[in-house]
Amino acid sequence: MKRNTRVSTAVIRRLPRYYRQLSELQRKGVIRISSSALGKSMGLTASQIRQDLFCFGGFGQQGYGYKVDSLKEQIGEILGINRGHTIVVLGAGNLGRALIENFKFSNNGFQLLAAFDVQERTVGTQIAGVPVYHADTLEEFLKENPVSVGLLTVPKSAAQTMGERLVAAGVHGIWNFTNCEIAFPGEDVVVESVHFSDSLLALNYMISQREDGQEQEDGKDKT
Amino acid sequence: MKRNTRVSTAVIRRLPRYYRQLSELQRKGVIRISSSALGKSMGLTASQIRQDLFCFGGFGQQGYGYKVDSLKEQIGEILGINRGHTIVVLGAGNLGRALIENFKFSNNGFQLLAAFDVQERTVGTQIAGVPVYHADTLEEFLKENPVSVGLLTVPKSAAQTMGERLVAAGVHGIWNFTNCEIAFPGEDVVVESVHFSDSLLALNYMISQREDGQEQEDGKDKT
DNA sequence: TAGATTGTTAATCGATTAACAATC
DNA sequence: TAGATTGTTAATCGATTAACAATC
Repeated sequence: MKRNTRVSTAVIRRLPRYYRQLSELQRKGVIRISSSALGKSMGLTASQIRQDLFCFGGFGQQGYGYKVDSLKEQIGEILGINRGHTIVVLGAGNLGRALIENFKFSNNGFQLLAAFDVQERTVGTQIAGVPVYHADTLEEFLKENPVSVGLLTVPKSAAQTMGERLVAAGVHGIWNFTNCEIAFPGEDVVVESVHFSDSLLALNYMISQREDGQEQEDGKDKT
Repeated sequence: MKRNTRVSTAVIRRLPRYYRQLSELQRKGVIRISSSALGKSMGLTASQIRQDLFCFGGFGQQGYGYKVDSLKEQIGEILGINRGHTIVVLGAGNLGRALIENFKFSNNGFQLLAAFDVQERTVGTQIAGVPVYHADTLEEFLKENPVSVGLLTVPKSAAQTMGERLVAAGVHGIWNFTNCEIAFPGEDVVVESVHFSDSLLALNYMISQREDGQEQEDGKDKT
């Protein structure tokens, strides 16, 4: 029944959206949902949803649809929610602090263990209960505590070096919030980047296109 | 020469990456680059780069390649860097504050005009030179100042309503940092979302896959 | 049972890659 | 000129959509 012959990145990127939408439905008390209803609510076709889920096995019941609770649970399982992953934050500046204080790491399957910084002012303190250690002690900490992912919110200039230190110490995932590309050729590590800049530029393109369309319409109106 | 017959989102998402890479090359003093060299540095094929640029016109010289400066400039133009767009921040909490203080809006073609919040403590203050007004005065402000994009860092519960107020007041772009889907059916507005959670879940999936592969290899070794 | 909806294969569509003439 | 590299069309590949038998 299970397929799983190399799941495409397009599918992987949709899994978290399914998970989010199913959580929302669960919250609303919805018990079952069909692929067509789920598709409509997410702007996807029923076919695509069934095809996506087909990558991992049969989660539904013919003639009935999908049970919201169990589908959510199973997608969570696929995503790795219950694997006991751990994470540390590198760079407790503005953004690092904001993420530590507001982002629900545990909702996404991660236990936040610690933060690291070089500022004398912040080292030794706690942010929302999370201890901030000096970056010099990173390797020491990683030796004692198995860490799955390092979250990079350090300055651009320190990103690559800090990443290399993490990878050298056995971290296999990097969540990169610095506005630069980092790479570790030959290393067995997954890099996932959040590029604010790319996102805003894409938005800039889209609203600019919209404006141009507007102009054309204006032109049409005048003739 | 110019094509531009509906540029696919795949291309649109690559444009900011080109722009970023070209800026980096410019910084390093590189004058010219071929599609194959640019491709290699970004993990794309030369074909893809030429095909992408072909959507917008001929920016290169045969037998020579592309001039870094002018290609960067032209991609910037396509993205809308020089259109005098403006932006306001809704929600001056931790994340909003971090973005106001650290994110270079002007590098992406936006002038940051103001922030809005409801906290008595922050209303009336400035963050990195940006005034914080009370959210009640949003409509008043938008009447006086043309705003292209509203950046949403409000709590999840306020996201949709705040978005609707922006759209009603004539804002055509929403940069959504809340962890929920917002939609404005029938409205002429572009929504670009940054979902931290989706990103971390995708990373979770990828490192979990890696671990499973590891296990299999371990198994193989033992037999 | 009849109706609904999935699981799964086949068809279509779109995006990426390859090829090569044009030309700097 | 010869060599290099683009612009652009054609071929391939992969992802989405359609179709429908299986079955709840």
